[in-house]
This record gives sequence, C-alpha cells and structure tokens, in this order.
Amino acid sequence: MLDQYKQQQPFLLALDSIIFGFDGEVLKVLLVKRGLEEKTWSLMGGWLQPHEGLEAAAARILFELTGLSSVYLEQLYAFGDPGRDPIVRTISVAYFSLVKIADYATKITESFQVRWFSIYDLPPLLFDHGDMVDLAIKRLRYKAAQHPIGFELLPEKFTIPQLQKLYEAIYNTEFDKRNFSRKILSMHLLIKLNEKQKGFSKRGAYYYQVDHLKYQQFTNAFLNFVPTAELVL
Amino acid sequence: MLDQYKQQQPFLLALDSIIFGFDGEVLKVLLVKRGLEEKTWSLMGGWLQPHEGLEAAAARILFELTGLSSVYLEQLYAFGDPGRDPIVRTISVAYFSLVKIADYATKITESFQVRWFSIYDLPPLLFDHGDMVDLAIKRLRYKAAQHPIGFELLPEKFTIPQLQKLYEAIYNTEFDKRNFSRKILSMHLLIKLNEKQKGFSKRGAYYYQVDHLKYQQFTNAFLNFVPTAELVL
DNA sequence: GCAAAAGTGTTATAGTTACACCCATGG
DNA sequence: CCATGGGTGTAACTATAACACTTTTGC
Repeated sequence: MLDQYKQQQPFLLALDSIIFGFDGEVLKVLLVKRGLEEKTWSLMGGWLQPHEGLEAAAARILFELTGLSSVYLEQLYAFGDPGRDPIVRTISVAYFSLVKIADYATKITESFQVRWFSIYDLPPLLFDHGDMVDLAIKRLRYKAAQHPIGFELLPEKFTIPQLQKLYEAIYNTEFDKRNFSRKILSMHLLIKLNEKQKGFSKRGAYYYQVDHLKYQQFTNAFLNFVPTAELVL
Repeated sequence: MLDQYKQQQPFLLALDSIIFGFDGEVLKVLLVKRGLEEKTWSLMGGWLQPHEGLEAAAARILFELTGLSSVYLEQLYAFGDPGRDPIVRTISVAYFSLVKIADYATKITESFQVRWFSIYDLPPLLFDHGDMVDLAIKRLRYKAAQHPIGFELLPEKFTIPQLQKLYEAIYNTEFDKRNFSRKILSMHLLIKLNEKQKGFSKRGAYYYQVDHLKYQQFTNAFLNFVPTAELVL
C-alpha cells in the first residue's frame, strides 16, 4: 500500500515571503542579503519543517527574521519550475504579507543586511524572486481594489489623507480627495476619533480607526457574495 | 555551500485537479475512484516528476487521466497541513481546470471509475479534497465575476441563453435575461453567427463565438488595470 | 497674514435594476 | 393555432466622475 508513495521522489520545499510596508509616501518591500547569497538581494525565506503547515512555516520564518508576528499573511503562489533554484531543485510556496512598518523595529538587522525597497525601484533579485514580487504586487492591487485590506499597512490610527496616499502608492496613480473620502466613509468601516494628527500639516487631519466588527462582517460578506450586481462576466 | 540544502528534509509533492464541466444545466466536477483509495471518491491527482514544472505536471496528469489537453488550467492553492494525507506527509498543489464537457469522451473510463458530480451534490471526498473543491468553487465565482472565463466551459459555438444558464449554475441564482444579454453584448467580446441552435427550442437561439482577439485584449487589460473606477477599497 | 494641507457639495454622466410585450417556430 | 423559449426597450435609480472654494493653524 505504501509502495505508490515510496517510489516517488521527494522535493525540497521552501517558503518565501513578500513583505509589504508603507512609510507614508512609498510602498515598499523588505529584502535581505544573507547566507548563501551574500551578493544578491532576496526575499525572506526558509525551509518547511517536517511537522509544520505551510502558513505556519511562513509565519515562523517571518518571525525569526523580523520579530513580527500576527501580521496579515496570504498564500500567493507555488513556484516550482525545474531550474528556478540552479543549485538544487526546490519548490517554493510564496506568501505575501502586509505589515505596519512602524512595528518593524530594526531588531535582527545586525546579523545580516535588511532593507526596505520601493516597489518601483527594486534591485536585481535572487532566482525567480523578481517574478514573485511582480505577482505579489498584482495580487495586492487586485485584492485591495475589492477588499478593505489596505488598513493592514497603516498604524492603528490613521488619517484619510494617509489612507489615500497609501492607495495612490499601491496603484501608482492619484485620486480625487473628495471622491476618495466619500467612498471610504460610505462604507462605514471607519470610526472617527476625537483627535487630530499633529506636526504633519498645520490644520491637522482627524484620526480614524477601523471598526473591527464591521471589518469582519465585510470580509465575510465578500467571501460569500453572489454578484448579481458585480457580474462583469 | 550545499550544506544548507543537504540538511533539509524533502517532501512528497502531489498535484490535484478540480475539473469543472457544464452540461447545459448543472455545473459539475469530475471525480475518480481508483488505486489506493478504492472506496472514496477523490480528485484527479498524481505526483510531480523530477524534471517537470508544477503546471506541466498538472497538465500531464490531466491528460493521462482524461485524454484532454490544452484546457484552461490555473493554480489554485498549495495544501500542506501535516496530516492532510494520513499515510505519508505530502504537499499538494491544487489546480482548477475548466473543460468543455463535450470534448471529454469517456476514454479511459474502463480502467477506473470516473464520474461527473454536481457541485451541489458531492460525495464525501478523500483527505482534504473537499476543501479543495470548496475553494475552487469560490475561486471560480470570484474570477468569473470579473473575467470572461466562463466561455472555457462552453462549446465553441453557444447561445446567449446557454451562457446565462452557465452563469446561473455558477452562482446558483437567476439573472434577468434582458440585463444579462445587454451586459454581455456590451463587451463586444462575442461574434454573432448566422446560425441558429436547432432542436432545443422552437424558435432557435443564435449561436455566438468568442472573438479571440478581443478576448486576449480584455484579459491583458485586466491584468494591468488601474482601478480608479473599480476601487472598492 | 499667508502658505499648506484639510475638509466639504453639486452637477453631469454612466451603469444598473426592474419590468412586459412581441416574435418565430415546431408540434 | 398555440405553447415554448428567444429576443428586445424604457424608465427609475444608484454610483461614479469631474470640478472649486472655505477652513484651520503654524510660521
């Protein structure tokens, strides 16, 4: 009964994460130079352990390399071209992650090089990591257009102009601020706080917070949608 | 230099395909009973070979089991929970596939059991194959709402009422035929043929064909979209 | 008092929904 | 001649896009 299994060849299984962050102006990806490949920037990655699920492994690796936990993490794609890793055939399952850049204190940065790069100004990357980043950007754009996912990249409290800047960075375009704020506020997903941002502009913009309850409902509703209205075919 | 690789444990890597077909009334999934698991229905699956890409392997397995080639095939998700296969730890990359059901002549059906099941009436499935099917249905709905992907499930020539039936099957709902046909025709993605369907209705409906050139453009446009308009946040 | 960013309203247009009747044909 | 499914138009409503002025406050 096990024969069918035994005669099969196993493969190395890696996980690589595309970690997005937003500094208020530019959408960035976190890259490292380390270990084997000291000359090339690469994604944060590691190996699957024998008793570990894929997402758990991705989360563990992210934690080990950045100290971040409980961040948004979503499976992107499995990359398995023979020859993608020229040394040993490896399958890599890529995850993309959205982190609040302020939470990322440069902790482990002593042991190897780590840097945030603008998604519009990336260095050459190891193996097929460039493809992974490209796909992750597409997915982020695709997803952010329909899910209120952008909040994951901002601090707990943020202003509407900050949120707009983020979306402008994601789509590399500009939005009309009147239409933008109307659209967002019409979702009733944000709670206006009685507190203004200081220091950035003279007038100061009101802070908002995600209404986590409604955010959940929204997310769930989306998963079960019947798109009579949204059917584009 | 190879040490880092050598001390890593490799894993078995399987591919499983959720194959969708449409018989004119009901959206169906192709399942098999075979080999090891003669008692349970399961997805069509097989093992990754040493020098084969993931999609190539999925396509090969699909061809070996059904005789179908050049069908729509898209990676769905990598499933890797420890214990998902209770016999040996296996990572499975699931693909979903859209086939024109008429092309599928019951070729190899002698060697093992194969059957189309309505997506609304599935038997218990092997391992986590039920989760795979659920996710595939979600993905199909999600995708079909925005990409003109449904044509992959219909014959070369089809009528608007057929197309509508398909979308109603996918979303398990009903659409207004006036609005439906307006919406579709407004995309200018279909070419009206000078030929009517016979036998099904008395009047007969006009056949249409996909304008493959425009279909390509549409697909490409979608990949590079900047959703000023479609920003739902 | 002025520069810089925040905040807000209206109108035109486009897209979506809801809805009902006539048409062509095989039996 | 009638039953069955095919085909089409219009009006109300909703969402989107374009556009400009006033407010606050730190300097």
